[in-house]
Amino acid sequence: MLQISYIRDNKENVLKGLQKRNFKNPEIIDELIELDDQRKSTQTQLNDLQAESNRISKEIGQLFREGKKEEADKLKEQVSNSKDNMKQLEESFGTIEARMEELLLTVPNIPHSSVPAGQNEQDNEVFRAWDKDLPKLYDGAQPHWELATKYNIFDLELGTKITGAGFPLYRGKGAKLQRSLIQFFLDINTDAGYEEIMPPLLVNADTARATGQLPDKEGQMYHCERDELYLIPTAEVPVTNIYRDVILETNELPIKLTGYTPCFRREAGSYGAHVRGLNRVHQFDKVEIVRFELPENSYKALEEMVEHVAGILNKLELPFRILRLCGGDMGFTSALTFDFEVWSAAQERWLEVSSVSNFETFQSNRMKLRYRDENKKTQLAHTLNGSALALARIVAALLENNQTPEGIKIPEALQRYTGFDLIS
RNA sequence: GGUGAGGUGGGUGAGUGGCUUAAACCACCGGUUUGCUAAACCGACGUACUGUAACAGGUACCGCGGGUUCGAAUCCCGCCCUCACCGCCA
Repeated sequence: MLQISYIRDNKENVLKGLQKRNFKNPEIIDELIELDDQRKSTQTQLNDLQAESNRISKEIGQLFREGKKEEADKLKEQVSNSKDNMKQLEESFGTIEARMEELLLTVPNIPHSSVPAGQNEQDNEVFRAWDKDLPKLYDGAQPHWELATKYNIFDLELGTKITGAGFPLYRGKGAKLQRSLIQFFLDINTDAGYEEIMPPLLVNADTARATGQLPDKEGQMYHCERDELYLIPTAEVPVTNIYRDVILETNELPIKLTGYTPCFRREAGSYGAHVRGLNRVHQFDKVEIVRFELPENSYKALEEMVEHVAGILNKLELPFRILRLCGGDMGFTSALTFDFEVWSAAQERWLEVSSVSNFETFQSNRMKLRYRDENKKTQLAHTLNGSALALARIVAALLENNQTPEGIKIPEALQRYTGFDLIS
């Protein structure tokens, strides 16, 4: 959520940024500023009345102590009269604030200056292309969902039986491969200075709101109505919320966290060839990295995170490219996002496996995550996160790209985790 | 799930309707003193909004939300959470 003060001070910039995102209702910026004017004048009036009534109330107390009951009663009447007025002002103040909140929630983050204009994924900029050869498969190579059956490593139909479509069941070497990848990712992340977190997988509404899942993406989350809890769509939600309503000292920053969690996403309405196998599922495993930074350092941190993720993919020997998302394709809360896509050789398409973003103060404003600057004033910190990495599609690409007539080869870096070098 | 006790600033903790501007102590910060450290003393010490050129000033906030009252940390109602014991349980 943007701060109203930021919108006021940078109106032109905000409008330009929204245009880059193809934001459909730029007029609400003017409406917000107008509402803010009303809010201020209402508050000033209200505060004056409250101050007056506080003053008189104190006088009444004084008079009672002195036993001057009659004079006190007179003053009582005086205060009673202004009560209606105050009540009315309070009500309109509340209405104005609620309306502002409602509008502010619909305004997306302002894109960074490097974000290209564009409508959709077609317009994303290839930030780093894959400049080596793409793997060539032998005749008879298969997409991962067929390999799954051939080697009995995961079973979508069993998942469907137990739960429903999109809940894969991994078994044997497939299950071990999952566990190995998780451990491999966590080890790399902690070696790079990220503290490992194992958070709750269900969160309350306050938490979901702070990172922007509510109300923007309400339909995306599974919801336990009886207990009013949500299943997390990503570790970003519980991990980032560790610092909700916290004021940090400057020297506590940066904070680097990593966490493995299963992720649950309803992905309503997506069926078809594009989403076969592990390409899009309702439950998948992901290791996330999250950072809290001083504003002046956050873009350097973003670069570091991009290099970090690229390093992991290199270790797995997977062909990948990096995209800089255009204004139209970027997430609601992000100021700059790099997507990582790995090459899926049997499907002959790129699969998104990581998304690394700087949210600047968009999340921290909603979360009230602040730090004290050198003048002891509180400032919003910057938040960033990225997948390092999301498993299901990595697995899909690994299985497809590494298949040979003898079986599926495990990348060398992973072998000490799996304990085997071939799935056959 | 049942019963009971609680929730006050960074921490401990006082406060049963107005002399509270939330006491006191501790911690942190600034200063005085000092060769240095410590101690002692003095001062400042929350968040948000508002306001100002900047100060000043104003309002709200004592778990959260309502209510009573001229006036609520204090009284009333609802909810949340913590702790203890009981029940259930990996």
